[in-house]
Amino acid sequence: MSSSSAAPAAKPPMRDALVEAAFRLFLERGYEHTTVDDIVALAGVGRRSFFRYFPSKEDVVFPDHERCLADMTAFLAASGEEHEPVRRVCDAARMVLLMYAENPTFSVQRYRLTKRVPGLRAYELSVVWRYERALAEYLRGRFAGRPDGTLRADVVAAAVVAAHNNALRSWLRSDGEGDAGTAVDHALGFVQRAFGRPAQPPVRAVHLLPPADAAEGRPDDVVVLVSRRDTPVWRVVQEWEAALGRA
Amino acid sequence: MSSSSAAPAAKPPMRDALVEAAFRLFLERGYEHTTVDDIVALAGVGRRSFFRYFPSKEDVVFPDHERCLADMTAFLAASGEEHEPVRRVCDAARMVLLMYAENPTFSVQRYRLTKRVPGLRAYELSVVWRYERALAEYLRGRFAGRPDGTLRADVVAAAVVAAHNNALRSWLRSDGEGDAGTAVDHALGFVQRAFGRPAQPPVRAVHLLPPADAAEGRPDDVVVLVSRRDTPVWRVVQEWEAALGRA
DNA sequence: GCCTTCTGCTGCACTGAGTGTCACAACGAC
DNA sequence: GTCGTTGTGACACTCAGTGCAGCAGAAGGC
Repeated sequence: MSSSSAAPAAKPPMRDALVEAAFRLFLERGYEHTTVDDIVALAGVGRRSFFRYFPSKEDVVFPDHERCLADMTAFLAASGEEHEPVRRVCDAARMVLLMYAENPTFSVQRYRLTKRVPGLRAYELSVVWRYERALAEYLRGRFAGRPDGTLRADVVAAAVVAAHNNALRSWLRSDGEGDAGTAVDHALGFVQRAFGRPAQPPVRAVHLLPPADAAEGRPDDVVVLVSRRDTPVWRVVQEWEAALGRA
Repeated sequence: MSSSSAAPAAKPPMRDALVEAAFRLFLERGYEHTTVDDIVALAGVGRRSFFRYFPSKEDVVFPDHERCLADMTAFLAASGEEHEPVRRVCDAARMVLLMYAENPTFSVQRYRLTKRVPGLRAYELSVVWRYERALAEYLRGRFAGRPDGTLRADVVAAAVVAAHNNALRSWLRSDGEGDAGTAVDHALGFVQRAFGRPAQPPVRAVHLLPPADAAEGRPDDVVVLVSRRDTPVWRVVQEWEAALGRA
């Protein structure tokens, strides 16, 4: 499909042949009932060559994550101070989705495989963990100096990964139907709303009223306290107590 | 040390002997340079018995996680509707800390081991993942019906685990000095403030500003706090601090 | 043309984790 | 005593992963 002329990177076809042969056998007789010898026999190459391209049998299932992780790391490293940190890691997470969306049928097949085989699930966890660490390291740098900088960085990174995977998996479960991008945007928006409070927020939260209780009834139950921002806390408490009539 | 009389559960000492022998060798010559044959030779048992007690070589490094996971699952299963969900999973996460704190020196040794050996790191990830899934499954049940129920469940579970591990690891890095409980409470408090808004929150709105005339003044200077009358004072202070971005 | 060197591939032997199977000993029930 | 059960050990086997040596072919100097 792509242009075959003027390709700058002449990638070894053996690697692709191994992936091809491996997935054919995995889908046919299962991952655990396929040996590396079976794969290399089908691909017509030597057994030693397999481990030249893939450090382990699991790696052949995730042939493109190494590149994607490198891309994400480069993306984050190239970020400047002008980017809002949480938004930035959300954008970085979207790169993973793009990789999955590049080849939907392959991604769906791999998803079914990893769902069934415990060993592959474990391997996938270590892959996801490396993405999460990349996000967390970036955030740690951006949150350096804040009171709970590393804590916030780790939690936000974990939340972003969880949200991304939630949307990604539901897309994979639906066999790649529907728009994955929209689902991931929605999920990441959820995280951004939870954590994306800027350091010095120009505009704050939206006002919510108790929906049910207030409707049916007694406005006396609601207290509204207006104060200047720089009011000390003890004054706020004092005013609060006074408003309740507790003096 | 413990009472030897009237012990209801007569646990096989062989399991403990294997853990003992394994860690002695792991610390002496490293995890990867210790074979299962070495372990069983030191413990004076047959090789086959090792795999009777531990499904894999990695399992001997985490001998008590299976029990802890079962305890956590039971704890969550026994939870009623009266418990606030996010608080409940935070309490569940604290059970893991308790297990680590039961035997600090062992936990610190294991931490150093898992930090160095990639294979053990990967295995630990799969253990942590099972905890996270237990929390997420519970939250999915509690959030069922909410618009983004499963998304919120997954994200909160990931955030709780990340916060817990952040505090736990910094405690382990300090060789088990200091109070781990306080650190974990602080970390989990961070997550609870981010997500713990209950379904019928005692404090509804936090911080807002006049929408129209915001342009001319400095809206940030004014804080409006709306709350139910019966809200405890400490919650008000908490929300006040949070609204000011002091977390 | 020939000869080097380097690179990528193959075959082979080896280690070590994990499994299936059978045999054997200790134990309690009857 | 004989049964069945349970825990244990010994052996053989599969298969992932590694180290090493050899070999073909391409690139380059002469």
